[in-house]
Amino acid sequence: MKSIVSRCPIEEVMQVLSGRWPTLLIYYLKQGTKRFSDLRRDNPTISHKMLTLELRKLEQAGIVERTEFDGYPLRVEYQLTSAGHKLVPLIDALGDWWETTSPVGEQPNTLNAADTLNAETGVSKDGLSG
Amino acid sequence: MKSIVSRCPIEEVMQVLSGRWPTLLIYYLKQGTKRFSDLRRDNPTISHKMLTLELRKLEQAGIVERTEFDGYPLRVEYQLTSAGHKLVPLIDALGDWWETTSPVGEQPNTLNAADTLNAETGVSKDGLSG
DNA sequence: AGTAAATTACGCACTTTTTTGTAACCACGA
DNA sequence: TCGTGGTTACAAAAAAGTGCGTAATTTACT
Repeated sequence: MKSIVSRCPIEEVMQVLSGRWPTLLIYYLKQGTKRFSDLRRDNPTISHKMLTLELRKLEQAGIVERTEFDGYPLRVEYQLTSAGHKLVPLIDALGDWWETTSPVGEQPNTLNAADTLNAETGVSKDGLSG
Repeated sequence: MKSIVSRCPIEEVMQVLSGRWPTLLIYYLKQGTKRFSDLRRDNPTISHKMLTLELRKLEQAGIVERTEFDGYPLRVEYQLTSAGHKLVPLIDALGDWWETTSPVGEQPNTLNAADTLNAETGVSKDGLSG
């Protein structure tokens, strides 16, 4: 497992939160305690392996707590730590920024990706602005 | 170029901010206008390909503005948009959370190492120790 | 004076590295 | 045999690194 080496706190958080899953998992975990299989149901496209990997990472970052119960079949529960809970509003703020402030996030409907494709065909936007 | 398709604002921002470079570039750009070569100097380990790619992504996300000047050698300047500037405190908040709230971020490595040995709960620092 | 080289910000093709997916296996009791 | 949560080995895919080419002008050298 890769260790965090960077001295810059922003670089370090991003090392944990980067990628598709961390924020999604946090999102689902803020609803309460979840089991491994719950999280897979919440997000059907994550692979078995990825889920364990991401949960481990979140655990090591002190965002998620893992509780293992004796008995069979094996039962494991995941929940946000208090630090993890404090992280939630910060992530929400990013989502909010995207929706309300970012010019990309506000796009009303499906024409988001399509026109950027046209725009990159060679016509620079520099000439238009002014 | 991959388009953003997800409906979830958090997923979408993370698609833009994920990885090593986006937040770093934003960090340097908040200091003011930078040229391509400035950003390479600021961060010597990024390859020219990555830098262009990441700048494009930031541009498409409306975080960074690219200005091309005529003349030779070619001159291009990058700066944060107003939306980009509004993003800065949110990213800083994450870094702050890491330092002050996350149990991993506040590793007191400047103190005597003997103390931290006892304080170690379950979080492994493997790789960090010389 | 003539030619070569450097300059800046890339694009493109190719290679290497990293990440992720897939599938099989483990433990055990119902 | 199924189900749970997890590990491992191997394969596929994605991301990133490398090096070359490009533009028009200046500088460097002969």
